[in-house]
Amino acid sequence: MTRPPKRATVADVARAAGVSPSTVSFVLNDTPGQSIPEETRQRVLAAVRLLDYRPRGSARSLAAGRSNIVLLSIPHLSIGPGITRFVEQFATALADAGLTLVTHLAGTPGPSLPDVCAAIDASVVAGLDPFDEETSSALRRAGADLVFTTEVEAQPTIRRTGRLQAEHLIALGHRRLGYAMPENRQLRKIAGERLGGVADACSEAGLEPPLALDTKLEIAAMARAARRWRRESVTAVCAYNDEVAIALLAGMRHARLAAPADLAVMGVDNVPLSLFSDPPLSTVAFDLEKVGRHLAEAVMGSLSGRAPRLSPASLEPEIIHRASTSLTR
Amino acid sequence: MTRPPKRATVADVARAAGVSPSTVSFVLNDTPGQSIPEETRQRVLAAVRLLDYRPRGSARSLAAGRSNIVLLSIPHLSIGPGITRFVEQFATALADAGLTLVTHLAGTPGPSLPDVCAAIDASVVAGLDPFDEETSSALRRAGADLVFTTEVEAQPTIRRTGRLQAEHLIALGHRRLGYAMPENRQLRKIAGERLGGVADACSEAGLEPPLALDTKLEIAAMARAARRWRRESVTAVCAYNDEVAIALLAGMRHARLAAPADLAVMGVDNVPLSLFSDPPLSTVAFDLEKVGRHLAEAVMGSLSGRAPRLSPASLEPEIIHRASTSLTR
DNA sequence: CTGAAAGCGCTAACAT
DNA sequence: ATGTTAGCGCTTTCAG
Repeated sequence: MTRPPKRATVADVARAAGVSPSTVSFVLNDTPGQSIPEETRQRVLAAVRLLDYRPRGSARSLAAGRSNIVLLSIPHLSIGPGITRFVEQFATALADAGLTLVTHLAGTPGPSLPDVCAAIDASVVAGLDPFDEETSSALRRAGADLVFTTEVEAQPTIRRTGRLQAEHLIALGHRRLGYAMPENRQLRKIAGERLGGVADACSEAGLEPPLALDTKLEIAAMARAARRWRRESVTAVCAYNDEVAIALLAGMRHARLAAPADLAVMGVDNVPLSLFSDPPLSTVAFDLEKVGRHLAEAVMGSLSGRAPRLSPASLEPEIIHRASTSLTR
Repeated sequence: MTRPPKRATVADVARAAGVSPSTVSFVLNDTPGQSIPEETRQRVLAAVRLLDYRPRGSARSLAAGRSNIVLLSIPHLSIGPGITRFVEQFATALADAGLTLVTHLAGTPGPSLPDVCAAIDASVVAGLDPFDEETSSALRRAGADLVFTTEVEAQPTIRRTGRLQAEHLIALGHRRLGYAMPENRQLRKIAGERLGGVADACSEAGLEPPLALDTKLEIAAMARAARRWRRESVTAVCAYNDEVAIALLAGMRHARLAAPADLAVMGVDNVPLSLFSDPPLSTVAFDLEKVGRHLAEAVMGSLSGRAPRLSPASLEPEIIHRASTSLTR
């Protein structure tokens, strides 16, 4: 008894508009190579509005062979304020092309990405970084195109982030760097990659490799790490992200160490609060909105068979220089 | 030439297992009232694994009449670290019941929620707070069940949050409260509701209504607001959320005001960084994981026709008392 | 216990 | 320019 008002179908619309189902389909998809007189068109659209008709996705995909649904896989760790704007841009750009975006939090216990993909019958699955080979092939077997913000065989953006942090610090005159690793198990992989970037920059500048320390998100632990770095004559540290950086700054305050005089600190992400840390945090961040738009283009390209190439230039992270690293030494 | 390896279908599996398509369907859905001999069962499952077969969602939904897809609508403003754990729990609990979760960022320009719902043919659409009437009915017309963390006609949880902030402060002895409104246009509605809760608590305690001030996320603006509250003999302020609260704390530092001695501050959300503000922030927050699990139960209830009642008790936010409000006056 | 057959709502040839 | 028809891949009566 809950929902006997059966949902409207093409047939209903066709009847209401006095045309055949196929005509309805033609106007709704403005199928190329069909010239529908404006008058008929309007009649159909009126009927659609009247009945508040919405094509049933499953039927449409089944018949058409593709769903026009884009599934975005977000690593459950990198959800922050930034990702929101990214998704917004992405969704909007896709919508303009008639594509519907839904997202899936990866890495959770539930159904695997390929399962979700099959369940909603996604036409393309997008992600920030490439999936592992097994997932990728399962996805492809499930009939989806794959698109990423970072090209599969190309530059590791994650690593690049660390490199930029280090380069900024080195340019400021620092000769011995530290790296603040997050405690979280799941973050280690990304963190390791970023640390690698820092190490690259150090070695290129002829410096010792960075001194990486595990840092729990606790004030005492942060203070301890800060003292340790000082003892080892580290003068600047790259933090895994802004959260770690801000926590470190708090730990330093606790240990009566000043930034950047005693230790310069640099974050990643440019979260709103990085402006309010004491001192304001220097950080490196992507223009996520731009990335979102470009990813959408890549999706459209992949759907139309064009090579899904992103211009790497647009994906360059940007350095935001603030007080936590201001001092030149 | 991109994807001629046509996707496996039930027919393929049936052939490989030497049974009929319907039998395959029976074992895959362990259809009630069908007794399949274990031997056949295994043969089918083996074929499934061999072909890496995944039922095509669209075909399945079309035939079965329901998709078993749950669409979660997240307001694009309230994406934070907390929501992640919430979604994780929600997705996991749903998965146990054979339901697939995908999420949609609401409030963005793209396709409307009902459109997305129709596109993926969701069986149920879930949200934190109830949708407006128009959206709700469109959704229902599209054949979806609706489920929220907060019951439609029941207690406004958002308001409750503000009330709890205020009650904590009042219990600490504060007699004149301030409220820090976020500048963001889109946040105003929620903020207004939370402010309402603060006002409720004040009036019940026989106090003047709270002094609400707009607060831009800028150090100078925050400092100005803090001074203004002092001038008006406000001794404690409820912030819209932790971000605003931490920013305010920074503004106070800038204005050489101490918390909680000069002004006590209370946030909402319990973000990780609230532990690292100076002083550590008191805050009120939900146990989002619990909320996620309960929402999943509600979904399952709604799908099985049971009344989708949540026990409101489980949805009570919790006060986290830290140094920013510690002083009793 | 298993198979045959109908049909879910829509699109896309193919007719007209 | 519009209507007719045949499926898309799956579930689900209904027979055997």
